[in-house]
Amino acid sequence: MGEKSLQKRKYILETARRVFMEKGYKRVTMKDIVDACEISRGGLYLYFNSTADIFLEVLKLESEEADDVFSDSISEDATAADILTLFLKEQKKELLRKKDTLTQATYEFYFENDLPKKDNILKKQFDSAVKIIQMLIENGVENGEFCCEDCEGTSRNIMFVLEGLKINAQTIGITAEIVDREFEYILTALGMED
Amino acid sequence: MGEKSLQKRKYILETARRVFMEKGYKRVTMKDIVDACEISRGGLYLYFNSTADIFLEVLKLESEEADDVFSDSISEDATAADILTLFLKEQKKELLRKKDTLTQATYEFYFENDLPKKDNILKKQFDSAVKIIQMLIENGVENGEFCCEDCEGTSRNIMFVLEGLKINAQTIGITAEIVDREFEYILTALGMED
Amino acid sequence: MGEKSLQKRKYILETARRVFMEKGYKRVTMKDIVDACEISRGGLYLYFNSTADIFLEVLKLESEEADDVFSDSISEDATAADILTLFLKEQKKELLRKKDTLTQATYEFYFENDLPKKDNILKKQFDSAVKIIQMLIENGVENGEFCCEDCEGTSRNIMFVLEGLKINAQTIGITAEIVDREFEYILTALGMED
Amino acid sequence: MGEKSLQKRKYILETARRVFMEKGYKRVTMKDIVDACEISRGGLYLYFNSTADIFLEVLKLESEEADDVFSDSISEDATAADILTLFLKEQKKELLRKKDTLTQATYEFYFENDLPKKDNILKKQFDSAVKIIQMLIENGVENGEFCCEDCEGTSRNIMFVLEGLKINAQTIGITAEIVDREFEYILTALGMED
DNA sequence: CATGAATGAGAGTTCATTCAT
DNA sequence: GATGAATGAACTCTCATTCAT
Repeated sequence: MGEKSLQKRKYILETARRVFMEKGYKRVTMKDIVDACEISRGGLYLYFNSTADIFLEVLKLESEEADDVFSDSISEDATAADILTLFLKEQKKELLRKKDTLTQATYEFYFENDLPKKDNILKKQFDSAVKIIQMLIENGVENGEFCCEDCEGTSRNIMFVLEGLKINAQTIGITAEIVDREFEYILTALGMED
Repeated sequence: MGEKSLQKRKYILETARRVFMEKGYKRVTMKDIVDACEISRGGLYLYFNSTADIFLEVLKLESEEADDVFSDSISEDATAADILTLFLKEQKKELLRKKDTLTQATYEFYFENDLPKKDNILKKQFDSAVKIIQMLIENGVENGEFCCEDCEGTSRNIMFVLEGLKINAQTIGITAEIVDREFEYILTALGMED
Repeated sequence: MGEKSLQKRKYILETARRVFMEKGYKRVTMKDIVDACEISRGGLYLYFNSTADIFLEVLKLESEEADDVFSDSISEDATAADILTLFLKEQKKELLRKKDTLTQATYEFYFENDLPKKDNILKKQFDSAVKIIQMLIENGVENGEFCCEDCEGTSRNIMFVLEGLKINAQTIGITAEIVDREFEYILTALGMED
Repeated sequence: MGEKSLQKRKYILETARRVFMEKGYKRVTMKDIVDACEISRGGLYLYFNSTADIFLEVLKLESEEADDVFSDSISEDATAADILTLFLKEQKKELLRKKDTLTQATYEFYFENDLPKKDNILKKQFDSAVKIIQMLIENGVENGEFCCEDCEGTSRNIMFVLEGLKINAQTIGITAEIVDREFEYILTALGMED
């Protein structure tokens, strides 16, 4: 595949990404993507064979970018509390966006495709996030910023709460107040008061 | 609608419920339900107009039963700790079942049907569960069973963790160990050690 | 399937039969049959799932009718020579029709569907025809109508020649003269002169 | 067309020939040939406009080679019986190969393309084969090897039997025994016993 | 009330063919 | 000459929905 093809491939993935954000995963058809990309029916099949195929690639791109974002925020010389606060702020933004998020599409995708146990991007992201938060907390404890007896447990707890907020955001809906309240509870447990 | 019709209606809902448990929400077609019920295509339309229609009714039945179950466990004269433990045990069972649950179908349904804000069964269930747990914890605190500074916050935290576990169970998969670990973390925070 | 459905099924098969005679097997699409039957796309699928499905049924009907024809000509009290002559006359008619025959479609069908060894209608027809001709010849020999040393061999030879004529009729084309010449050769070998 | 082009053209035809042997005629697409030749889509169109175009050329090459083979076997100084036996042996090999033969593809091609009456390669091959066999038999009769009253009729009969065997090989399937039996019948009629 | 045959819109997919490079 | 990306027509198949009986 030449240079040009690679660009088109990327263009399709980016366009498809927007479609998935709008409509979720299951409701998206090859035709939807064809229309959004303004290419021909057959043209799309030169690059991808199914919506599953496309979505998986979108997810890969997404997770690469996610990694970048993470490392960005960490590279700065900030206190653990700063970083955690920043992280939660980002999460809040994401949570309140609801649409314009791949969250719903991702869930639908994993519902449908009975877990590719190995190579499960979602799981990797979850586990890696737990570890990063754990490190962060441990760091904060050493610096006397946080007080916490079970850092690993706490970081897992935080991640599950985030997951809970995420799914509720997509189903019953959440407000900024709800998010704030949960985050405050977490920070309070860490001995932070704002 | 006559007595007979009501029975048929109920029969359809019960059968459809099983279909939704097996296949989720989106993959289920009117034909699937017709086949499972062994009735005629047209017959089904006499009672329901769409799978959305049917699923909503299934959900209503479900929530009624859920209330019953709750009141059952509470009616017994047990300590708060007992009841909470029992409740978590039930939740664990449900979490590990994965299939044979309406969880996935419910999520899919709410993804699709842009939140009927009012009359949102899922929200009611969540809020009511938070309240019950809160009462339970407050009770336990009074009895000296638990120690907890922010009972409402804690009960919300518990429910969000449960939601997080639920969605993870359906997407990346969870094990009994993972559930146990989270529940222990929660109980430890309440001052319970096992 | 009700009485009416059975009639429609038969109607489809008869119509499809004409389509296969016109276009062969491979060139026929479900749409062709839908159009010829003047029914809806989905309607056809209520009865048959593929052109292969339909063609197989057409073939079954055909072979049943073929059996009938055979028994008809035999039931009359005619000499072996009469019957053989009649049989060859029928074959000639069939051979010269070219179109308006399922021959080509049948060949194409068997090319495509790597022989259902068991239940192979074509094979059964061939073998049964060999036997009938053999009986006929043996009968003729007893009556002094024919002279033949290897009745089985001769009847097989006749059938293979017929097959050869059939395929040539569909590929390079044959004329009445060619058929006559072959049939005369066969009859001469049997000691018949006309 | 330059020297180089001619070579490429030949390369394509040889490669396509293998494809047709594997898949028959109708199932072969331009893409199949492009892939097998490992050339570009557009490249193929510089030489041929359709699979029909290509197959016709393959057939021409084939028939030229066929002539060569024939003359080879005749050039040797062997008795008529030897040559006939050799010829039948070759035919048997060909018949039992089934796949790895252009037979099926050729039939399919002639089914589809309503006989180019003039310039019909298949017909020429058939007629020429009849003549050669006739010469052979006449030769054998003169030498006292064969006894035969109607040499032309017999040779035609042989060719039609061969055609019959060929089409049966491709449809209902044949075995070595069946071929042997037919050939013995033919040879016995010629007064040869083995 | 109940049936199930029938409809037609629409999704997925493949391929011959073209054309800018 | 040669490439291969792009097009769009055509085919298969599925379903929600209707309607005569």
